Formats: sequence, C-alpha cells, structure tokens
Amino acid sequence: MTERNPVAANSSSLDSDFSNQQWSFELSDYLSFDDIDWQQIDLTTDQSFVYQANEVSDESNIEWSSNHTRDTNNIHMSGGVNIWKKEVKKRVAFKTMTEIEVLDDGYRWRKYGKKMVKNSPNPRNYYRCSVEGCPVKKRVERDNDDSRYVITTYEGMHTHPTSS
DNA sequence: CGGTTTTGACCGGCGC
DNA sequence: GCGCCGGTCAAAACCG
Repeated sequence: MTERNPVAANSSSLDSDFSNQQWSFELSDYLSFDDIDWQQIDLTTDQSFVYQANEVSDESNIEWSSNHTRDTNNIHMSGGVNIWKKEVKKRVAFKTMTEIEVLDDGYRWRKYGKKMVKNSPNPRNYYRCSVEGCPVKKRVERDNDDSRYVITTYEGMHTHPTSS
C-alpha cells in the first residue's frame, strides 16, 4: 500500500493512457472489515444509508463516480466501477442500509460462489459480470456487526457499456 | 433450451 | 508438509 496515483473518474477516459499508473496494495490492507473507515457518500437521502470504503486517505486523489437513487423497492447504484483501467486490480466497497441483498447497479451478474467467512454469521456471495470476457467481479455480504447493512465490493473495470 | 443458481469439491497462499 | 481459509470451478438443478 505504498503508492497510489490519481485516476480519472468518467468512463469516457477509459482509453486514456494509464500505463504509468500502478497500485501496489491489496484490499486486505484496507478492508479487513474490522477497522474500515467508512465514508458517508450519499447525502441526498434523508436517511444516510450509503457508505463507501476505499483505500484512499487522500480523497482528493480519486474522484469516485457513484450515484445512488432509491425508489420504493430498490436502491440503484451506478458508477463506482467505471473508474479503473482494465488490468488494474482495484476495489471499492459500498455499505448500504437495505433489506435487499443484490442492489441494482445497472449490470447483470452471475453468481459463482458462496462462502461462509470466519467470525461472521453471514455468507459472502461472489458474482461475476455476465458479459462475456468482462473481468469485473463483486462480492456481497452483510455487515458483520450491523446486519442492516449490505456491503458490496467491486473489483475491476467493465470492458463494455452498462447493461447489455 | 439458454442462462442462472446451488453447492460441494478443488485449489493456492500462508502460517505454524 | 499440513491444515486453515478465502476464492473459484463445475455439474446438476432450477427457471423463464
């Protein structure tokens, strides 16, 4: 977790040259899920139920593109996964207070695993983007010590437009 | 019939 | 090594 570089947030910059940028950290350095510094990112709702955890202490370095809206039954998430260069392994986690397990984030996902993690009564679910060849994965699990929250962790960047 | 979920097996890294 | 642990595979079941 030594060196981090800024990255553009808008998806239109996906083809920019990121070749000099590297991230030398692992998720576990930051997201042990014990001592996460969750940051409230959704101030638009009356109840502040969306949080984001990331590896950045210097927030000015990275512009997260995240957009959350809520209708009666769903919480919609967009952005947040469109900010990375293809081969860069970078993860970001969202923590959302909701009864709904799988949030609508504009993509179709195929579940490929489910695990019980130690010291947690809740299972962790593994999803991969349904689009052929797209490397994006996400994990969904309930917060260990506040099960009202769902933690969604994204890894990688989509190689295609939203939906499909 | 095609895509998705389910679920135990499998695998690789790591600590002892 | 060996066993634990987290992540993935894959075959069968499931479902529109």
